[in-house]
Amino acid sequence: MIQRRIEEYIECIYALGGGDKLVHNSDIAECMGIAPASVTEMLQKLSSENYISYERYKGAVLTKKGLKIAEELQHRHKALRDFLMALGLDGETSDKDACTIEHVVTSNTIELLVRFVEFLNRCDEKPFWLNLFHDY
Amino acid sequence: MIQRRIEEYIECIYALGGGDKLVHNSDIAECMGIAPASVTEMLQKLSSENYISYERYKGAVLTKKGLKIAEELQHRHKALRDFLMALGLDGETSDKDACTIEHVVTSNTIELLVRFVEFLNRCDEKPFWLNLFHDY
DNA sequence: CCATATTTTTAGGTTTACCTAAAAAAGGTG
DNA sequence: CACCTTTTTTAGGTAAACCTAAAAATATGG
Repeated sequence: MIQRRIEEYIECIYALGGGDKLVHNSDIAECMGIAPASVTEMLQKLSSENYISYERYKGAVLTKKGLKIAEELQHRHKALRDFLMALGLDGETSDKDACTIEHVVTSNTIELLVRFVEFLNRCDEKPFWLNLFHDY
Repeated sequence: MIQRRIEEYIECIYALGGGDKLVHNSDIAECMGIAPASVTEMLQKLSSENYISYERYKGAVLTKKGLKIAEELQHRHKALRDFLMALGLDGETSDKDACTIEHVVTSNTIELLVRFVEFLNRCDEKPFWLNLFHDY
């Protein structure tokens, strides 16, 4: 089972462009709000588990394995965010909650929410019952 | 900020009846799948932070403070579970995901989902569009 | 009510993920 | 290119939450 913290590093590296170029330790450290020394240590771990390819003093790029996870997480994030926003939650909270939920929820639920949002988008112009709910 | 692990202990104690009677360490240990020695240690912590009242060699009962948290968690759990089930997820997965999400989501989102389920229940007998979705 | 069985606690140890401070490498400029 | 600055790494340390094994307290049955 893949750990939450590892997922968060992968996500952060991806967000900084690590899908196709070197990301510096200092940027990861700043992005995650931790000390650079801690990043070095974790990157060594991520590297040993083949999520990134890591060159000392240079930085990190996601491997195919890491990239796949990053994309899955992004998929989850977007699904959750779109869903919460469709229900009427503000963007900021939707984003924040998507960030935490994405690491703990089963794929079943994610796909259900994806289907739900998709379904909403296929409905007639403005799904009237959703308006009913928003006004409720 | 209250830690996730503490919430899980509170939840477990509550589930074992710790709202109004002593719960034994061994039961908590079994329920959480960890060693009794670890439970002792954590109960001392929970006690020092006033979530439980704890008597050595006897067991733990939730304090008012602990009970309030337990009830809030149960509210969250039920909200999430009802919501996922309303969307058509099976009971087991709904329960499992509710268990993880309840610790990480904002109150905003919880209340939104509560309102959504409430809204569904107020709709005409069978919210047709939900059936549409289920068949989608 | 005492001996045995069970439960709980203590002591000491591990892992994970963080920290600071200092050393080493890399990069930038006169 | 040599000096100075910045970045990265290493070394050593901490806190949280777990573990096992052994000691201490409690509970139970003859």
